[in-house]
Amino acid sequence: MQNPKPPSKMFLDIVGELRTIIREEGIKTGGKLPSERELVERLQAGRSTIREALRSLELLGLIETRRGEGTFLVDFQKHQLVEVLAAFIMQQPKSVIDVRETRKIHETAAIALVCKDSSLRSLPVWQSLLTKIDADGGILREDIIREMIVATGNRLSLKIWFLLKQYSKAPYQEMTGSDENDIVRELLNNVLDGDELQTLNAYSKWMELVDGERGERKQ
Amino acid sequence: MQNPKPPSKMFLDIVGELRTIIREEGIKTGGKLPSERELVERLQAGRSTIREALRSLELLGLIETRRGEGTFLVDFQKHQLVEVLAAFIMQQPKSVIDVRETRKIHETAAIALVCKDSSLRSLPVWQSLLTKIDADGGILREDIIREMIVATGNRLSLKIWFLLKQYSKAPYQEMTGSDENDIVRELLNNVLDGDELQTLNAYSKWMELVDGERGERKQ
DNA sequence: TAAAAAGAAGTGGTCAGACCACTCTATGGC
DNA sequence: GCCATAGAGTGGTCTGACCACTTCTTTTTA
Repeated sequence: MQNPKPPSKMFLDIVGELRTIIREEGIKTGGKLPSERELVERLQAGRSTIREALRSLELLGLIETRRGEGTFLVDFQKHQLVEVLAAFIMQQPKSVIDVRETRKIHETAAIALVCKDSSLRSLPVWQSLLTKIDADGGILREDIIREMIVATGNRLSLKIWFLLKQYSKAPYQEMTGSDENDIVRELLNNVLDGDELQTLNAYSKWMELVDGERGERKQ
Repeated sequence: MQNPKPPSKMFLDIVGELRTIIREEGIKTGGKLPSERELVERLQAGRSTIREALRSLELLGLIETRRGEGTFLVDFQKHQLVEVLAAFIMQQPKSVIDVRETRKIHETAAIALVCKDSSLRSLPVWQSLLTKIDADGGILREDIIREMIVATGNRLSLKIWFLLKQYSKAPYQEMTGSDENDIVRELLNNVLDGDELQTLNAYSKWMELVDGERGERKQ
């Protein structure tokens, strides 16, 4: 007598049925889903219920809706899932530190991978960055790191890093100073040499400098 | 006169406003959100719109609704949402690799940090895990890694890892086999010794074994 | 008096219908 | 042929209604 009638969330069922429809009709990325009104008939549910399911999938970034046109299956890369999560997580006080640390996790992993892979570290972009520093007297901090992660080809990591960067206090949008340029040059040269240890070393020094400027003295 | 109202997506605004409410009213984990009808008045929107936003957050696992009671803020840990999500995402081929690689980034970083920090690697939990393997003849794969990330204290990384884990094909919910146990023991012993290099080595071997079982031969 | 039953209020779950705003297409006039 | 317009189709939003469930209060009953 517990609950033979568990009030199963109908909108969750709809989500499942939508998946079935997508599979059975072979709807590809960018393809069009049935209209809301058609789904109402096919799934025998009210339009609001259908919409609740669709809106959920939209927030997850799995579908995209365009007024006047329809609802479309979207590329997985764009999912703003992490965005929403980040926004909520950001409300916890302690998490500012976590964000910075997690950001560094992705940065470190990218740097290490680039150093390890000879085809990656021989990319012309590193030399270009060095030239740019000399020419402009500095460089945007995020440009360096971004190129590293882009080079790894891991778009999910890039996406996560991009989000974390926005929540970081570190002034990533600023130009590097003159002291900083020395470290950055060292870092890039180490990449060209394929010296993983020294590169990560330079990265650590760099981050200490950047974080230190802000007077952040946590742990 | 360009676009006084270009972007629709009011339900996304609602999501944002809900976040504000949660922050300003200091609603904690497990706490109750305003009722749907109250939100209708406060946010000046229709109930269906409010519900679309709430349903989205529910699918994300950020809130929980109980009929007759209300809507509650949920703990980050307990989201069962992702099964649906995974089913969708798994239909996209290339991203599977990114998900796995990104998951490993977080795992590697956690392992390295634990090895580096003497107060972390001397935690009693590692010995407990070893004992458990001998007693039960194996251990859940995810238990090992989770303990590692938990130990680092980075809850954001933990959260991301948790999500990625569920996207992964790797059978993390399974018990380790007997061959595997040797590697895991080696890994944990290396942690106790504080040998970062050897620990990461053991981790690599472990992952090769796990991925290999599944016949995944990508890149 | 205390326990049980009935009721009231509040909440989420669902549905139907009505508009609106937008996009696309076909129709018609020039 | 070209372009403007009307229509159909689609998502976006609101309103009101009803149901199912939980909780608390009130009333009835033993």
